[in-house]
Amino acid sequence: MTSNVKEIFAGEAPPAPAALAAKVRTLAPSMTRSMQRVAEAVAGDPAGCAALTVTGLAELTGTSEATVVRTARLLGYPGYRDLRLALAGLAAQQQSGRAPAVTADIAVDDPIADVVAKLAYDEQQTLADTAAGLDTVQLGAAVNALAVARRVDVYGVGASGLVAQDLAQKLLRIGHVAHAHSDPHLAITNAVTLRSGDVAVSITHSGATGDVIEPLRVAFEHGATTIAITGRPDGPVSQYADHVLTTSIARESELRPAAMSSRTSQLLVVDCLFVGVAQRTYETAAPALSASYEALAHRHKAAPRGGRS
Amino acid sequence: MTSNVKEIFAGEAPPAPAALAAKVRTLAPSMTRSMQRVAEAVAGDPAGCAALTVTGLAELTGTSEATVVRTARLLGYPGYRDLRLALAGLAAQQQSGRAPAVTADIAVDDPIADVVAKLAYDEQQTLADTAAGLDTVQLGAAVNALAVARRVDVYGVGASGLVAQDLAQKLLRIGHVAHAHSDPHLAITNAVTLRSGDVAVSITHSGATGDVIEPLRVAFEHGATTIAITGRPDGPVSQYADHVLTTSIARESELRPAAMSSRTSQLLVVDCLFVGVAQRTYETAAPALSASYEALAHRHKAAPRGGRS
DNA sequence: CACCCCCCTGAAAATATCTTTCAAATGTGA
DNA sequence: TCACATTTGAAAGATATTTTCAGGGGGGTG
Repeated sequence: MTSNVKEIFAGEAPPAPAALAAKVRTLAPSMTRSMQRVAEAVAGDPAGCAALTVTGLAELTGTSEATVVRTARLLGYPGYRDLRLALAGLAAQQQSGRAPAVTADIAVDDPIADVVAKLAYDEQQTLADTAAGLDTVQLGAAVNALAVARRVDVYGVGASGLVAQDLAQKLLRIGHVAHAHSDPHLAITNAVTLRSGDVAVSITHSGATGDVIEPLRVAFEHGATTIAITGRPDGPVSQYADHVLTTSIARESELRPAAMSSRTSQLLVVDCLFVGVAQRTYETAAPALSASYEALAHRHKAAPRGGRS
Repeated sequence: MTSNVKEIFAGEAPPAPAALAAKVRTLAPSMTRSMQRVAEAVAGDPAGCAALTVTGLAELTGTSEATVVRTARLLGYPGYRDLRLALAGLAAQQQSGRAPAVTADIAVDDPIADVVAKLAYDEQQTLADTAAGLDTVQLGAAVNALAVARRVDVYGVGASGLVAQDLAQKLLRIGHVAHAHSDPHLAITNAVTLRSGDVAVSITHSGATGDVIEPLRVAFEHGATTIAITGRPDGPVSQYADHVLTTSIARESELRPAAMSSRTSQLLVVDCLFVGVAQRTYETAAPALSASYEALAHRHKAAPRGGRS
């Protein structure tokens, strides 16, 4: 079969409820130009588009009916009709629900208070989008694999490297054997020793970071269960992933690089994995959690005497 | 022309938004038997009916397509298509109306979907709290110090260590000299060489982590500007901090250690610092940002739209 | 630089869905 | 029981949606 994006997503995504804007951003990079135009129109004015027929939307975006239908499919709906229904629902929610939210970009001359507000808002949005777009089936499968893993390797470079460390740290804390690698060579060297029953996790925003794909491929080929945490589920990294967890892609700007929002999203996924694993291994995890807490307590000195110079 | 119900209402009612059930009750008496059946079905299960085609709904109610269309008209819509859209909107509203009630603690037997919702909600809450509680004056002062710093040292251990690395990474990226230390001894060794014009940042949730207080004290005593990012502004760490940035303290539980929410909070503060500094040093930061972006681009292989094995 | 291949794209055919028409069925009052 | 009005659904007609298919670029290769 000629594998293109369509097949990858076929059947896996249930119709998105309110996370449509997020889905558009996630999938936009893998869309063709004209499909992007359609997706943009849909995300920009759900209510308006819900009032249009296929032909109307095609004309509005300067494309054809076929393209509109293709876009609807890509977004996870069986056809345009269903996308339209979802759009109507979204519009109704926006109408009655919260304010549309002022999401201006951060400007160079924004006062510091605005920066705080905008960043906080954006990160909240990112969290909501991620939660909405996360495939709980994949997540559950990933948790199951991690819970029984003999050993876990986590790969991530750059900003994702910190997230990788975070995951490894958390798993270690509940008594699992986990290690984060940011050196690609060492990562591959280690991956070679993985086998069935082990788990490898790659974290990459772009889904195309060779440095974390290679180790995952090696792990995959050696029979380990592989997990990808990526913003581009259609990226190369998914080829070697048994389970793909999708992070949301926030609109980025010069003062807000992609690394910043992707990190928020990735961390939420990592937290979910951690809690899931902790639940499934509660018998051993609970004591381990308290034990590490106790051990650290003595490093926090008692409150000392007063003031500054 | 034979006057029947259709003409009476034609054009007078704008498409009902959410008052559909009411409209059904109002109009029911003037409906014929089969139309009542349709109206009943529609009012009883908007979501379910929205998923049906005219034919489907006709079969469900044991009537014909014509009757369904007539009912839609009576309710004030131009046709069944539009009734269906309104139904979808109504369903979505009802759906979102139900508060997910995610305020509860995470339990051991929570299904994975609940875990995702609760974690996302908690982190959003943490962000809101942090943004609300952040002292913008202190933040501004900290930003000013960082922006002109000759050199920046960041201290953090454990979970806060990752946040420290994140800050250092970001500052490096816009051309500042920054380094994160998680080894207390090396941190102190380095702190000794700091002087006026340099900045030291300590990150600690408890505000009482000796390992990061000591280096900060040394930096403080050597004349460097010191910043503390802590959840306990009254803790020992503040003694040696010129500027104290307060992170929020979320309710913690066994399955959700403090490290998890404090991290979210700390990262928001770090992001604010970063954006603030980037704003103030835009002339040099902007090129540096694009430069590091360009340099990384070639490490991302060309987008492959290929499928899985 | 020319070539080729692959994939995007929209026109038009095919299908599904919705709307209208119309005649049979049903009920109603004399 | 009959005449009449009303309701109802089958099927024809009109739209809307989906699929098919062939022409047109863009990018890589020799």
